[in-house]
Amino acid sequence: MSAGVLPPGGQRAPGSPQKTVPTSSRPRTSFLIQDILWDGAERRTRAEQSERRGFGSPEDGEPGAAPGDPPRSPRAPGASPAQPQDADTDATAETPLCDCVPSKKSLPRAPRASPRPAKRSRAAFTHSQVLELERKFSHQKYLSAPERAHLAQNLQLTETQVKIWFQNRRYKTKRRLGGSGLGGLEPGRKAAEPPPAPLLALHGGTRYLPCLYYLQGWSPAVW
DNA sequence: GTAGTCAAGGAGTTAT
DNA sequence: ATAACTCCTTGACTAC
Repeated sequence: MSAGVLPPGGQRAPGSPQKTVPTSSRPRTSFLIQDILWDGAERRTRAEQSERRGFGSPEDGEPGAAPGDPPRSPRAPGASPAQPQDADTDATAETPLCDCVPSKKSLPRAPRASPRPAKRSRAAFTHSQVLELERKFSHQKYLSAPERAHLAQNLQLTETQVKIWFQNRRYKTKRRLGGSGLGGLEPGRKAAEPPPAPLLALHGGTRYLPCLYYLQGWSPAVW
C-alpha cells in the first residue's frame, strides 16, 4: 500500500481517520451481533447451519451494522491510497449481499433471557459476505473508517465485525506466509512474495479460502 | 475424542 | 484519552 505500510506493533490504518468518534457516542457495534443476529438465528436450524458452509439466509432485517452507527467523518481517504473510489464501488455495486446475513450457527444454549449471553457465540458469515470481504481484502489490506462503515453496511455486518475480520485475515495471512509455524513470523521478513494466482476463483468449491485472497492484489509495499 | 478453523476476547503497543 | 493495530488465546463449530 503505497500509503500505508503498517509498522508491526500496531498503528492506525494508513488511511483511517483517527479519532473519529468517541466510544461513548458510538454504539460500539461490538459484539452486539448477538443481538443483531439473534432473532434470525433463533429460527435457524442445524440444517441451515450446516448450510453455512452453504450459508443460510438471514433476512432478519436488522442491518446488522450498528443501528445507529453514523458514518464517520466524510473525510475520505486519502485514506485509501490504493483505490480512492474503488472502496465503494467495489463492494457496493456488485453484490446485494442482502440475501445473506451472518447466520449464527448454534445459538447459545442458554436461553437468551439475560442481557448478557453467558456464552459467546460464533457468528458465521455467509458465503457472499466472506466473498466480498475477501475481495476487498485482496485490494486493500486496511480499510479506512468510512470504507469500513460502508462495507459493513453493504454486507449487513457491524463495523466491528468487519474490522475484526480484517484483523484476523491479516494475522492469518501473515502466519501462513510466515512459514509453517508461528515461529516463522519474523519481524524482519519483508515480503513473502506471494505467487501470482487468481485463487479467488477457487472459493466456491472450498469451505473457506485459507488465505488465498491475498494473492490477487497484494501490495508488496505492505509487507 | 482429537485436530483444524473461524470469529471474537484480551493484553500490549502506537499515533493522533 | 481514544481508536486501531498486532499477537495470542479462547470459545464454538465441523470434519475426521
